[in-house]
Amino acid sequence: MEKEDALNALAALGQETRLDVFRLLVKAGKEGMTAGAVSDALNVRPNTLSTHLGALSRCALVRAERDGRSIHYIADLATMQSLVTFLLRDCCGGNPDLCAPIANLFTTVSCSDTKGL
Amino acid sequence: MEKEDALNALAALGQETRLDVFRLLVKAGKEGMTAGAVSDALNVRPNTLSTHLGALSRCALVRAERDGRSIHYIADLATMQSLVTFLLRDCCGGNPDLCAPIANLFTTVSCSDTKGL
DNA sequence: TCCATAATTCGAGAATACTCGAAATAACGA
DNA sequence: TCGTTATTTCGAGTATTCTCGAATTATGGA
Repeated sequence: MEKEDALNALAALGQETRLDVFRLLVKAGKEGMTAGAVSDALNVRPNTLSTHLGALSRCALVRAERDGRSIHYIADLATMQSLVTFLLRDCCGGNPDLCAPIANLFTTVSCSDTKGL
Repeated sequence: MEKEDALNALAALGQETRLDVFRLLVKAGKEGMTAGAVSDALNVRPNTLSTHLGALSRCALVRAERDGRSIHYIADLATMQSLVTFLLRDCCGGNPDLCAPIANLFTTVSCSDTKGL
């Protein structure tokens, strides 16, 4: 992940409604939730939520899948993991090899093997 | 870490200058850098930088240590790690035990054992 | 004490972001 | 085709954030 992508992702998550949306979708798992369901759950107006979902989509923290009239939004933990790796890059005295593999465990060992995200 | 703390930290890092500052301090290691050195390195005016350093300090991503006339700023990776843990909480279908211990490895195993952060 | 250096605080202007109501688009079923 | 539901786009108003010059505080040395 490049700096600009990380910056966009961090800015996206640094806003209360969007952080709530992302965490809700993380909990919802691979099925995700429709925009309407998120709107109801968080009590955010549909048009406002749509703006936020657009922001999360643009930086790939979330992806959209249309299903009939509804659109399911699903958290993309691979992006989350890239972000984490980026943030901890050079955290061990400029030797990223020490931290990066551990960051990979988030998805490769734990999450994807248990619930498939 | 609580949601509000995570939100503040994410908002702090979601701004280019502050992200640059934080990453620079991560690379600088436990010695940190003086405000002036950061100002020179990133080409940001001292008063503007001071505002950003204040923002990073307020959410504990950075801590300050005065040394004579200078003030050293040091990245606090423990906060970073708490943030990561918070973001990935419930990423394994509501079973945080699967992910949280792995998040802990960032500091307990890798970083603190090698350079003491 | 007086001066120089290091950093912060203050106040204001410009730019950006958030939210909303209204209108538009997309998909389904009768 | 028409109506209904789900979601997005548009435009504007309000609020927040960023940056800056100027002034202020803090420290150390002559």
